[in-house]
Amino acid sequence: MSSNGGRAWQAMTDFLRSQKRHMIASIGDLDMSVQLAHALASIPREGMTMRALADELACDASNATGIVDRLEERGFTERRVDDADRRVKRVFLTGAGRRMQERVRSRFLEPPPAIAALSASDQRLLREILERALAHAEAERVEPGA
Amino acid sequence: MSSNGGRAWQAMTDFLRSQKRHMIASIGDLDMSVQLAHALASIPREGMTMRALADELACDASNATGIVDRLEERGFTERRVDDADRRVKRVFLTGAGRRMQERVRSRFLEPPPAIAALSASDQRLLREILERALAHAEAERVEPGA
DNA sequence: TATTGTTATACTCTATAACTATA
DNA sequence: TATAGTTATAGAGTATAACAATA
Repeated sequence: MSSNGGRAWQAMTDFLRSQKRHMIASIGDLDMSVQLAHALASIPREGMTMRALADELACDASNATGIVDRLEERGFTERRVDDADRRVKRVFLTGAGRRMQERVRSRFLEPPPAIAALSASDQRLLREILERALAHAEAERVEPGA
Repeated sequence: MSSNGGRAWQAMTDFLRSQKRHMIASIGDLDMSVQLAHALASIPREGMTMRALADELACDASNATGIVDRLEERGFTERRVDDADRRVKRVFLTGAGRRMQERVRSRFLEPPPAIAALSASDQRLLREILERALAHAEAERVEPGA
């Protein structure tokens, strides 16, 4: 028999795949792909370097270049060279970018019907357990060799 | 303040994104993309129509054509025209396809470290709650207008 | 007419390799 | 030499529209 952890993991990936339509529909009127919306949602108000964005999105640096190019085309971000290290470029949100980020983040908080249909205690437990799992994932990233 | 459901949903998508590297690594030696592996894992032993596969993957029929083309190139599937309705093609696993499907399915059951690090009761609860959510998602698909 | 599946086309997403500029 | 970022290139993944075959 499979472990609870393994089956929980499979159920999570299965569930996310079943919600593909919900995810696309939730931002459907914003003229953005899900990936672009996630990237936009990841950029902090203080800006971040291209390198940090690529790490955050777990993608190649050349991919991050293309993503930020598309955000820039839409007027949501701008790049500025770092004064201290002129190799580095930081990505900042424009005014339109900040407004779109707020809309995207609120859309990402809209739970699909299959989550809303869970009992109140299931919803609370699910949130608590997933936040613990997220904390473990975060800890791994900080100290990958521990 | 946001609802538990909304935060649970956001934690789930955040967690899945944090596990992108794990998902790619888990099937890294099988010479398949994650999407192709999921498609292969979805095909039952009795075969399924192209239309049913497109529905299962929540993608356009033309996309399903390309996916099955790539599975066929690798020798994992074959198409056969349905005798009863000659418009329909069913996709079947070959011997190699069945063997690869077993390998892929077992890889998908390997939980990432951040799940394995949860307590035994958290892992069990997570599995139980996600399976209930999956049941709700399944019910929606059967009766979308209820 | 409606449905199944494919083809033609185009755009996004993604990575590898080669390159520029800077450190 | 090493790092940050871009460009060139190529392939996978995706959808829309037009099409052929069949119902």
